[in-house]
Amino acid sequence: MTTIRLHNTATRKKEVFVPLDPANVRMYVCGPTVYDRAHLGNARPVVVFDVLFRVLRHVFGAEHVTYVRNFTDVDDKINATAAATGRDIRAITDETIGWYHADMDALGALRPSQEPRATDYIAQMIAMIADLVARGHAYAAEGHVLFAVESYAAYGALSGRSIEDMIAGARVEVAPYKRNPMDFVLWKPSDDATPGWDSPWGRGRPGWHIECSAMAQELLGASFDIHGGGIDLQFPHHENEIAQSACAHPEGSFARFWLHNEMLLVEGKKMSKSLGNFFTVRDLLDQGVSGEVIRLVLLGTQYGKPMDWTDTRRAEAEATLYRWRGLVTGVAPGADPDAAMVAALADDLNTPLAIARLHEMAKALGQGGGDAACFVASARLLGLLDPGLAGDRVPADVAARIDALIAARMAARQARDFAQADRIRAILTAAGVRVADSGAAATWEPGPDFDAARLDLPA
RNA sequence: GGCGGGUUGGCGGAGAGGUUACGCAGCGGAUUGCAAAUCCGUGAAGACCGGUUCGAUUCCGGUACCCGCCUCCA
Repeated sequence: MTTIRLHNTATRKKEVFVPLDPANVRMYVCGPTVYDRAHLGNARPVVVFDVLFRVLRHVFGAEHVTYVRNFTDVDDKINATAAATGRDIRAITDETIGWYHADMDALGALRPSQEPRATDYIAQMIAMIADLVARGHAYAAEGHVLFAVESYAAYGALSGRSIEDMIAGARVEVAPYKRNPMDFVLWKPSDDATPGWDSPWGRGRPGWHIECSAMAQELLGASFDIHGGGIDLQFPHHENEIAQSACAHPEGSFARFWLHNEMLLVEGKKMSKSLGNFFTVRDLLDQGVSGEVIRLVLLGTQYGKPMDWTDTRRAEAEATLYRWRGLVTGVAPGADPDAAMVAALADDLNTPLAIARLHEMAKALGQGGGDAACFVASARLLGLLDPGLAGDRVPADVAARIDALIAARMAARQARDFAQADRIRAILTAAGVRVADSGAAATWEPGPDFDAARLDLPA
């Protein structure tokens, strides 16, 4: 069996991954707060952990892996959006979840095994909070319930900082009812205009971190294998999750492996909501950048390193996929992916090395050798060269018109009327259609700047 | 200030204490009505200063610079 090694943030080391139960490998990844379109930075963990999901399925069997990714549909940002627009909260979150699915599907990400919504687990959150209070790890104060960080000796272990260090940073919310400035909210009161649920502490709503602890416990148990997310969640989100879960379920180990992807940069700066330097996955798709291209670019950097999105890389990925698809038209995937590529992925998801291996295989194919079926199977393990990702960006009637122009041009070429052939090419090129001659045949595909409207220019 | 990550050829980006990464771009060639694609060949690196070693880009220490977290964030 393939040996998987993963860099565990909790130990800061690369460790051999041995699941608690090989018949049920369990992974939890923090999903989106659903109040807006996913930006490209949000897409990185989705694609990264999708690859891990695929690798785990490959190694342990598809039916032996459970992947949970939550939707946070209770949050003050959502409340703010609702208040600002007058729209119903459920309508906002339902719509946003629909967008999220559509956009992540376009990136070729498999749907997780389960996608729980926080609002369906309020009862479990309240139960966990009550349990933490009973165990002396949390206390109620002025309608709030707070987690007492000093009650958990290992607090700060994940992010490598002590409570004293954190307080020295001193940018925590000052609240008189906190016993320690680092204590964080498990439950907070809601006024009449704010969504709330009845609880032993009055009508209120959960704090940010408790949902993941409650849902992971409910769906994966007190001990599971992998917890993933962006490195910016390491503190405080994951630190707090650990504190809650470890104290509520001391019998369990919570997540054994913590995996964190580094940030996505734009012009060298982190893409983030607060900086406002973000664009959405939908923006790119609407510009004609296929989800598969986005995916290949995202996988071009190992997940543990920051990656810069650039237009150059987008163009390179486009050219690469064009060539690869041309090599394997009509080829069905073989039974097994390339061993060297699997080894690269098993070594802490070294996707750049895996892609390099694909390049080598493609080169062999271009030279007339190689194993096309194995190449396709290998690419599929990365979620690439999937028929569903090819993208039909050209409506059938437009495609028919292009086909007619291609045929007319072919006729002109065969009549050696090259002036006419070039005129037709110019029309197609102007509309962003790439035309490629190969002997007696010609193929075409929409380029990134494809615009059907310009096909109507006079010949 | 505390904690963490990084610095590889023109660009992107890996592995390995000693032997070609890989891709893009460039250059030379093949092919081509034109163009694209494709194929062949090819130059180019390891921030800086020390140390360990027969030998370091790879290990250790220091310096500089960059980035992230400590506040909603993937």
